[in-house]
Order: sequence, then C-alpha cells, then structure tokens
Amino acid sequence: MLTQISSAIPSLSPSEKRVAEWILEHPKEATDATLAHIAGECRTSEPTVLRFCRRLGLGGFRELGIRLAGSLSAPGSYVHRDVSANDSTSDAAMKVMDASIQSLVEMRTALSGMPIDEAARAMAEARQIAFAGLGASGHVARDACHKFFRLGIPCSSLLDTPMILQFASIAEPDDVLVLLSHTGRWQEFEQAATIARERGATVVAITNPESDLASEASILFPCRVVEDTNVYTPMSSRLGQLALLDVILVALALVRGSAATERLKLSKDALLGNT
Amino acid sequence: MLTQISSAIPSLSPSEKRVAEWILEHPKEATDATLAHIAGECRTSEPTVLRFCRRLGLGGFRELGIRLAGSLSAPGSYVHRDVSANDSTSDAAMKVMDASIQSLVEMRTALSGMPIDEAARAMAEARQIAFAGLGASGHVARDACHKFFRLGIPCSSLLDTPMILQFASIAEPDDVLVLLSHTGRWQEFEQAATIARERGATVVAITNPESDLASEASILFPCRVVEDTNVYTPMSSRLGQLALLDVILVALALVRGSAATERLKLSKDALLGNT
DNA sequence: GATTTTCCGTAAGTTTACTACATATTAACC
DNA sequence: GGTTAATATGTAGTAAACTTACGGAAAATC
Repeated sequence: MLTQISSAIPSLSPSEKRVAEWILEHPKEATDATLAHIAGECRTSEPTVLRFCRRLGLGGFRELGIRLAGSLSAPGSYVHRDVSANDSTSDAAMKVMDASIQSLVEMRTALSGMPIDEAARAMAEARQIAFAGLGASGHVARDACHKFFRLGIPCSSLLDTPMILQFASIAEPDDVLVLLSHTGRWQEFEQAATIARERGATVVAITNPESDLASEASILFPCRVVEDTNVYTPMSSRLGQLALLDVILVALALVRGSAATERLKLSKDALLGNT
Repeated sequence: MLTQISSAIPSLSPSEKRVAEWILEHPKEATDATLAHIAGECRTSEPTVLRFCRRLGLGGFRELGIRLAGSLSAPGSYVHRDVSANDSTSDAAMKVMDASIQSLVEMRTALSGMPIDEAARAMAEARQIAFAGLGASGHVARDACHKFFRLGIPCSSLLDTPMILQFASIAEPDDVLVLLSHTGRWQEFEQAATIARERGATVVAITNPESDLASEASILFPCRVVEDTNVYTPMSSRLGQLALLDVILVALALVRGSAATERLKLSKDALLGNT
C-alpha cells in the first residue's frame, strides 16, 4: 500500500501530491485520522483527499485506513531473507523460521485454487491409497501414509522408482496413487502416472504445475518450487507439502463422516499421553 | 487482536459474545463493515457492538476496524480454531493451515529461550548423531537424520525402543543422542537418556519441559504440547519440530563453517533439478 | 418476593464520509 | 495574446455513520 502510494505520486495533481506525501510521512497517524484532519494537515479540502483515495483504486476514504493499517503491521513480516555465513546463530534461526512460516502462508493462499474436494472424494471411495516420493519427498510420503492409515484406509508408501512402477502396473480402478515430487522431473513418475491411469486408477500429483508429471495427473495440486539459491536455506517447501496433506486428510475425514472420525478418535485415544 | 477477542469471550455478555464470534468467523468482512451491519448480522443493536469494542479496551468502533485489519495481515493473525463436522471443506482447510502456521509462529517466539548454540556446538564435534523417535516423531527423526547426514556427519535414526536402548548402552563420549517425544512420557526414553549420559554422551531432548525425560537431558529444547481435544485437528506441533530441526541444522552449518557449507552445496548440486 | 445489578435496545445527537455544484486555475488552440 | 476547453480545487449540503443518554427488561442477590 505504501509503495503503491509512492509509485502513484508522479501521476497526481499538486494538492493530491501533498496528501500522498503527508500520508507517507505519518502513516501511523493516517490510519485513524479523519477526512477533515488530513485535509487540514495538507491545507486542502476534504474532497481532494477523497479524490486521492479514488485515484488509488480505493472505494472510499474508509478503505484507505483499513489498507494502511494492514500494510503497516505487515511490513517485512516473515519475508524470506537468505542466511549468510556471518549471521549470528539467533539471526539465522529467525531467518529460517521466517522462511518456513512464509512458505506455509503462501501455501495457505494457494489453497483456494486446489482440488481438495475432488481429491477427498476420490480417496473416500478408494480401495487403497499409495503415497510415492523420493528423497525428502519420501519422508513426506511416509508421513502421509501413517496419517491416512489412521482413517482406516489401507495405505502404503512407495519410496523408490521400481516400487512406484510396480504399483502402477498392478493398480486397479479404485486405487489412488499420490505422487509427491517438487520439480516433477523424474521421468519414472511420469511413466508411473501414465500406466496407473491406463489401468483406471486415480493419480493425484503434488508437484510443479509446469512439469510433464503435472499434465499426466488426474488431479493436480500445483506446488511451485522456490529456487533455493542459498545453501543454508533448507527445503521449507517440504513443510508446505506436509501441511497440504494434513488439509487433504481433514477434508477426507469430513467427507467420510462419522465412521472416519471415530477411527481417528480411537487411534488418538490409544496414544493418549504418549509419543 | 483476534486472539485477544477469543480470549475475552468468556467474560462477555451473551449478545456481546455473539458479536465476538461473528467477528472471529468473518474477520475479513468485519474490517470494512459498518456498525449497523454487524449489529444486524448478530441480531443485536448498535450500542451493544460499541460496548463490545470498549470492553476490549478500544476507543471506539472505528479503532476495531483498524486493529482488525492490522492483525489480519500481521504475524499472529492465525488463530487456532477447531474444525467441526459441519464445516465446509474450504473452511476446514483454512483452519488447518491456520493452526499449522500458528504453531510455527509460536515456535518462532519460543526460539529465543532455546539452547541452539549449545546444541550446535555439541553436534559440531560429534563422532555421530542419532535421532530417536516413535510414531509421528519417528518420521521427524528420519527426516532429521537425512538432513544432518548431508553435512557429512555420520547419522542414524532409531525408530523403536530396543534400538534406542541399544544405542544408549554402546554410546561413546563424543556421540550425540537426540530424543524426540511430544510428551516425554515413554519411560524407555528416560532410561536411554540416563544410560547414554552415564556413558558420557550428550543427550539432546526435544520434548515437554515438565516430563521426566526433560530433566534427564544434557541439552533441553522445551516444546509444549497443545492439548488436541479435537479429533480433526492433526498434530501441527510436528511441523514445529521439523522447523526446529531445520534451525539447528543451519546453526550447526554455521558453526562448522566452510567445510559443512561446501558439503551441503555438493549434495544440493547432485540433486539439482530433481526430487 | 423485593431490590439491586447487569444487560440490552430505542431514540436522539454529533461527527464523518461522501456528492453535487460552483469557481478558480491551468493548458491548448486559434 | 485572447478565448475556450479542460482540469483542478473548494464550498455547501446530505445522508449515513458513530456515539451518547436514558429507560426498560432480565438476571442475580439478599
């Protein structure tokens, strides 16, 4: 918002410019200021201030305060900043946490465009679900397997390419194969997806939407990879994937209704006070 | 602000409670809503809404919108609200993500009180590191093992109690044993910690600070468990643990300096464009 | 069962945001 | 250089918003 204002300054009329500058200098004060107050401070009239708001694409003056307050408390919160070798440990720690939080926040906003319902419905009727992933994604697959298993659905995790291909070639129409891959560049994944679909199974892909794998999937969860140029930065996108699977799990539990809920409860009770 | 509202609910009168709940359910809408609109939605009168604002320590209604807008884009805007059976899928999805983000944010603030430096130094000089965890924590252990291994340090993951005890009983002074347990109530963990310490090894515990295990550890990372009463809510604290291990990893890399960095880079290059 | 306290809504008052119109100022063009 | 068009700015008014004051109802207390 503040940057938006400053970039709009050149195209503003003289008195509107004064308004813009005053707001940039006193953003805090501007949030709860009244139209008359700002007009007075800028030695101009109320309609001018209002016109200034309109020119920014705002609906009215009230919206200015809201938007201003929003971008005021947001500033730089959880931006992804690279860790450098001469950071103190606590600086680095904060940066890593920020990056992780950031990736979850991004995942959250991306959620609205994802076929969660579709996936949940497909899984609800599945005979079995297999989660496939290599390397870091393998851990996610294993974790997912463990979680979905608690709903009472037969699950397995496939952690190497031969296993994945084998599963695909014996898949049946009511099986669901979930493929986890950050870039989607392993050719074997694409192959497995094709084979499994030919056999009528549902293929869910959690991967880069531009990859070949993505185009082969029945249901696609697009997850863009953040280019990690920095060596210190760990794969925080992995956290996003884990959270995404949590989301799908809960959606599935909702679709399946009371039976699933009951199973979740039982497995939770069995552990009560442990792990 | 949102957390402030939800924590104030018990001390509110019935109709004010309705206002609070409506705002928590429609925080976005509430930012630019008018007094009359909220009153209508909650089937109450305008003064009631205003009194609600005052009770929160706000100067007036206008301030509510501002503060709300602020905390919506701010760090702590992700309140933990339980998923209920009649939530829509997308509502539930958002709630799950919010809970996950929330747990990371909490972890972030807790970070300052954690012995990251100490752990990193101990690990930097270690002959080997073992990560132990059961169930869900087992996945975290395996994940950690995989990550730390990339620094060039011999690592192993211990996923059942016999293995953990065995490791403890053959541990050597420059070994590091990392014990992962949400509640810290498994007695075997406590035993393992005692044995390993007797043999001179360093025991790092990531667990509930009130547990017996916590008191046996050489280095303690206190992680409080959120009492998950709701069946739908998955263990989002697991994400916090994963992120914490990322943090320790980076700290370790910083302590070890260029050699470790180089190894990280190599293992990343080997995967370039994959996984 | 009476009395006090708290809660809530009606109605009035005041401020605030917004609109319509009029005037000044600048820019363009003949 | 004067006239016209266009834009920029201000004034006045209006409708809607926020706030206050007061009175009645419900709940709690004695």
